[in-house]
Amino acid sequence: MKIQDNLSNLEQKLDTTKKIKIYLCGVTVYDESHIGHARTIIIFDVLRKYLESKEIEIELVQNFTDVDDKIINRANFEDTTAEKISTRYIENYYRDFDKLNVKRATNYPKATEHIEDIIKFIEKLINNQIAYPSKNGVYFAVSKFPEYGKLSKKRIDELESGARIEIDESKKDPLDFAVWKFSETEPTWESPWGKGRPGWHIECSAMSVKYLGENFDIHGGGRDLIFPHHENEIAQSEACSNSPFAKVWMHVGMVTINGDKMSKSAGNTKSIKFVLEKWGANIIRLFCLSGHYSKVIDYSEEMLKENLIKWRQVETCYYELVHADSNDQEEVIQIIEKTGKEFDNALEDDLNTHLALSSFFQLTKETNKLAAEGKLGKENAQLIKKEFHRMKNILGLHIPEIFESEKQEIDNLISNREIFRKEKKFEDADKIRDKLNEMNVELIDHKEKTIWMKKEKIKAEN
RNA sequence: GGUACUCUGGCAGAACGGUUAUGCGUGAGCCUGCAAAGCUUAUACAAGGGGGUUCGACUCCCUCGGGUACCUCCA
Repeated sequence: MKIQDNLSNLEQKLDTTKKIKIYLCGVTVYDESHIGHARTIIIFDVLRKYLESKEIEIELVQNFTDVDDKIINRANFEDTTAEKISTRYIENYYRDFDKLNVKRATNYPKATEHIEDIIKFIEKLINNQIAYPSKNGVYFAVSKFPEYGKLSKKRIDELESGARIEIDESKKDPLDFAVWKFSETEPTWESPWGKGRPGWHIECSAMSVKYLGENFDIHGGGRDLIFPHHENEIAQSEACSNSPFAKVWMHVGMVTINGDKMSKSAGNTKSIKFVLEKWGANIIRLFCLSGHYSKVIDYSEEMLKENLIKWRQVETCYYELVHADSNDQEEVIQIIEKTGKEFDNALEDDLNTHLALSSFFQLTKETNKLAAEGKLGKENAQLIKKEFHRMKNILGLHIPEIFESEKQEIDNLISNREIFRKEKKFEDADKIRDKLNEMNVELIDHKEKTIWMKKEKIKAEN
């Protein structure tokens, strides 16, 4: 599998002969997660599910930043503690992402639970004479790390000439950034240099090395983290270990909304909670996978609606497969192999999810076509189903289970309707259809039989 | 201002130095008691502008222009 590495700007082959270790920068837990967070995490979820489907072992570590000025501000605003804020939003994170059908990471380390590791990390940096204590905290000396700027392709001299960098007299150089901030107000921890809390970037350096070692396979996050967050992580980690940090840097593009940036200040964020209620997990996932991960995607009602239509086709396909019972008349192996291979090739090539989706839709279309012609037999359906499920699971799509009791009721109603139809009592027949619709069950009348599908309930259709 | 990414048909969005992407939409039709869903078929002869390399460029190079992100917290 090839992944475009943003550090070298080259495609790098993943070594899939051994376990793949991934560190993903997660969220700062001070508010609801939004659709932008969802995209990044869903992309890595698909990467992971694909590799795991090939029986490659994955270790995915994703942090929660639970100490940060924004959390503290929020706590002050609500007159509560930072811990309560972060606990609340971590719970909400799990609530949202479980619903989005994201497989839980191997580990979700929190900054506040790794203060010891962070302090040890800073001690090393000081020993290596690349960090220094000062009046307001401990700072990383950017000038001592000559490769600073290699990820974001920035030049130190250009950054220094930039007027927007805050002047802090206690820094030796305006570019230096805090690895430890002195503070008397909670949350604080004791350190050899004074009471305070860790700087933003240091937790990821300390926790990634703890769980994944000094160099691991993939480091990921949103595009907006390239600078300064990931640039600073590289500086800290490599200055500490004197060896290369992550092998591949993978960044997920932003989600805009009707062409504009999604941001708290503009008040145009769409929380996952909101979008889940309106559209459901499958449509969000299809939407997030609809473009290449490195590019911007634009959130709009039209795009979500388009993905809803696609999702209905997938559901139809699934139920056609479930209900298939005619005789096998067609050779289906070829189409299964073709779409399956194209699907894999697309993902192998820098996780081209849009192209993979094309293959998946092609399989569903071929299946629906056979069904429409009454040529979908039981055995073929079994063969297709296997591939259908494989793709569906890698994409993380989910079709709700039908309970046996429910199934019986539906079948009974349908046979009653059939009787009415045969007797040309169409009003009675339509009443049954309406009743089934209320149960979110949609009927599909084929030439010889009626099949049904249970639709996912979403607000957008009301 | 700097850096990175990007600019493909009404919309979304790939691949590829020369061949139909695909999907949505739209038109027509099939199926149906009617719908819905599904299917069939038609439709877009597209590549931001201008140069260049080439037998040939959407694909490579240059340049101009638009967009997005980052340069301050951000997935």
